[in-house]
Amino acid sequence: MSLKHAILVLLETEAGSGYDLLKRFKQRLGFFWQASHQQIYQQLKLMHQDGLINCQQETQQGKPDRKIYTMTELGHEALLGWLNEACKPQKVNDSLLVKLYGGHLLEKTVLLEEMRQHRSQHQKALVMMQEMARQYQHLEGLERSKLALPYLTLRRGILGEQAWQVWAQEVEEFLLAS
Amino acid sequence: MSLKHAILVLLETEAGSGYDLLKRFKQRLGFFWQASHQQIYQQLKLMHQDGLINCQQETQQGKPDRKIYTMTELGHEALLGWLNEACKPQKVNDSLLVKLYGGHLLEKTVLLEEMRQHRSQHQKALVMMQEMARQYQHLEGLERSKLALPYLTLRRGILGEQAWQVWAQEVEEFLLAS
DNA sequence: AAAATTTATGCAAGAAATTGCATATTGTTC
DNA sequence: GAACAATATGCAATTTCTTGCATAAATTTT
Repeated sequence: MSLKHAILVLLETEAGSGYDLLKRFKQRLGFFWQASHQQIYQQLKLMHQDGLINCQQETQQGKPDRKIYTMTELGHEALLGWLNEACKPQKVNDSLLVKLYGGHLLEKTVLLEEMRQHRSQHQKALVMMQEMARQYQHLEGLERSKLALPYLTLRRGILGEQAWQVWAQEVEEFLLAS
Repeated sequence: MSLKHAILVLLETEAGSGYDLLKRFKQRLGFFWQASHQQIYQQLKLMHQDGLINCQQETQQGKPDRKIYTMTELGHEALLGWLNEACKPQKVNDSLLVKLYGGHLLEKTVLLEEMRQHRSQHQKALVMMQEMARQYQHLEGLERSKLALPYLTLRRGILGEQAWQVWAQEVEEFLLAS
């Protein structure tokens, strides 16, 4: 699995607690990798057991303890190993399309309503990514070149979501016409 | 979960064995829903236990037995229930993007090679879907209108894969330039 | 005729993800 | 001042999925 490797990628640039990682997932990988807090905490525990990461417990006054995780040499090697392996084609399981496939059992208006809801979610994601891309465009020099690869992942999101919108338009037109 | 519901969608139009369903997944839902044979056989067993489907064992001469599953009234209701619920936004976990995000740890040539491999896979899928779409275009009347919704799912695949190709082009250009 | 592939099914162990619960503090809003 | 959201963790049970193994006949290819 590669929740493990996604965590290693995030820790590689900067150490952090489970909660930090959760936030970084949302901010940086959120458009193409989603992980819940339970998943992350569990995985961190396992990875610590396996020696892929170190854990320093930070006692804070009042607040609950924070566990700060850092990469170990072993973790770094595991990450490099994974990066050098070919990754499997992405597994897709999109229930909206299953629903549409079996949509003759539903009234068109129900489908249309569902499409519209999804569309507004996708639109929101698109706008966010476009905003992030705009911020990247303003960068220069080292800052910019450091973020070149993350920016390309953002491009994937933008192009993907634009295609989604074009498709949704087609679907909605069909549903309205028939 | 909705492997269950995907199976119900497929059984709703036509009864079949586990193996039949496996093939239908590949042919009809394969671009947006992937399921292994173990998953399907297990799920069918559970659904039979829950009364969502009937099972008639067909003894065949020589060949091993075939279990033909059909919908029950309960299964039909479960399907309608699911169709009427809003479905959650699709969960995406794309490890290629995680790899690209952390790609500064790799040589550009390794990334490029991986991109090319994925690209040819995606290209293959695109061509297949375009071929299927062409076949739909030749249909007329009832046949065509029956397949209108499945065709729209195909459109999703085509538009999505075209966007993927555009993106891959961008990424490869970047990797070659730097 | 032998080898490989396709048809056809399944078990069992383990890994991973989801759901539901639980705690406790800080800061913000009504 | 009370209620709510955000910060910050985690356990336990269940559900789902993956991996590896196993069988066995029919058909197609070499």
